[in-house]
Parts: sequence; structure tokens; C-alpha cells
Amino acid sequence: MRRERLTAKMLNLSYTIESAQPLTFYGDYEKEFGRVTYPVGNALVEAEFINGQETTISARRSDGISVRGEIASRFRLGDDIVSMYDAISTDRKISAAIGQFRGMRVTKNEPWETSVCFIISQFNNLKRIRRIVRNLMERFGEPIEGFRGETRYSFPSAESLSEARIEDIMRCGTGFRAKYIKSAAEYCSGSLDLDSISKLDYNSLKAELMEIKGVGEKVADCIALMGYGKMEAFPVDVWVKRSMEMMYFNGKNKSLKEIHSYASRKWGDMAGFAQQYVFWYGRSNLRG
DNA sequence: ACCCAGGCGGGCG
DNA sequence: CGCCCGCATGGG
Repeated sequence: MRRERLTAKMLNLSYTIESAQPLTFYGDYEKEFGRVTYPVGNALVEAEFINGQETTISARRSDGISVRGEIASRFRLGDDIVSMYDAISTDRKISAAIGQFRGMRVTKNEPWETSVCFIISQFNNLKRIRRIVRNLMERFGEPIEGFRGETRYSFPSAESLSEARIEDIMRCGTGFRAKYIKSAAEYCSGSLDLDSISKLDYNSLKAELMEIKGVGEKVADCIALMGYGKMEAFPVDVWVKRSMEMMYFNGKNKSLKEIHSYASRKWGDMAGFAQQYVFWYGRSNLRG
């Protein structure tokens, strides 16, 4: 497979891959090589990131299709990253977060895969989310031969998971989320077309997503942000709540509604980009 | 042993 | 609307 090259500025692969996005859960990241490998449909994509003045990306995919579109879309290479940083650098607190993780990008992933990852994320921790997703891929995905002869797996489709037995889904370690996965798979392989709702505006999209059992406000915001690229979405989990309270409310307890409206006023249509920094900054520095 | 994790559905006032 | 509870599982 021929490699293709792209360039990007201010793109840090480690922060992007490690910061609890879908590629954190189903991508294989080899830090020492700056290389990430992940399935796209039943094909495999490999991308190596070489840091320099700009970041050079050398990528290939297993099915012979040009990989450029996939990389450009996944890592949002068309974004004007300078003006995005400009838009969210509103104060010293967020600037500190940006300074610590400069180059961390919000990725744009496949909606179904994003939905499953964040349904699993509820009341869970990063390590377990990753293991559960891997188990689902091994059990319900299709095997793909890796670039070095190793066996990897595709992300299981909604159709295949809709036919799975709950107890077999549970066997992947999903716990009480198994019924949500099964029901979401039935819904998304049946009456809901996740592709067709991509044209909706943020609020309508979020409402549609919340019709999926197991998808509440936070998960819907994660799917809107990382599955549909809605940068105004601002998912508030325990870490974002904690961080926002520390950064902007003197550590005082605030409701989700207050945090949402504050973030929306402050960062507007770039709130989701800011959220990734608030989240990862808080989780990295406040933990323990 | 106890507490927590990128929350949600359901029931109640 | 807001509040409270239970929930599978594994790691600290």
C-alpha cells in the first residue's frame, strides 16, 4: 500500500489520541513511533506523525483507497486552528489548559462508533472503556489483516450488534450497559439513520440522539461533538464539572445548566474545543 | 472494606 | 422541572 503525506500545524498526536476520544478506545497507538492504527469500515488505516516546523503525516490504508480524505476529516485538517485557539483563549485559566496540551485536537469520528464508545463511557473509567470496546471488536467485529501480518478487528456494525445476545454483549464486560448497546444497535440499524441526521443543526441533532436508550444529555453532546463535528457541543462529565467549578466558580457547586450556559456564553460555537482542554486539564491535574 | 469512574432511566414530589 | 436512587465491573 502506497503511503501518502499530509501536513498540519499545531497537531500533537499523543494528546489527541490519549484524551478520551474514540481513537483512545479503538485505535492502537505506538507512542515511540508516533503511529496510530485504526479500522475504517473493514479497512485499516495507519498514520505516522513526524514533528517538525509543521507536523508531517504519512498514512496508508489497506483497501487501496486514498487515505487523504480520511485523515483530513478525522483530524479536521481543514480547520483554521489559529483562529480557533484565538476564539477560546478568553482568560488565563483556559490559556493555562491550552498551554499544557497545545496541539490536542478534537477528532471527527464515525457516528455509530462514537455512539457505542460513549454509551459505554457512562459511569465508567477510561481503562475499562477501552477494554470493553476492544472486547466488542474481537467478538463482534470482522478480522482484518494488519500491515505487519497481525490480526486486528473492525468496529462492529449496528447490524451485527443488533443480532447479538445481551448475555454475549455482557460477556465483553459491558455490565448494565449491554441492554443499551443492544437497543441502540436495533434502533440505529432500523428506524434511525445516523447519517441522515448529520444535516440537522446542533439542537435538533442532540434531541434525535437522546431518543437512543442509554444516550442522555452528556453522551449526546459527546456524539454531537466527536461524531458529527458540532463544535458548539459542550459535554459536561464529572471532570468538566469539577474543572469548571475550580476555574470559574471558586470551587463552588454549580448545576449542569449553569455550567452549560456559562460555557456557551464564553466560548460560543467553539465551546466543544474549549471543553476538550477543560476536561483533559482537569483530569490530568486534579486527579488523586 | 470503601470509593470512584467522560451518566442514565425511572420514579417521586 | 429538579432531586434521588440503583446500576455491573474493576482498580486504587
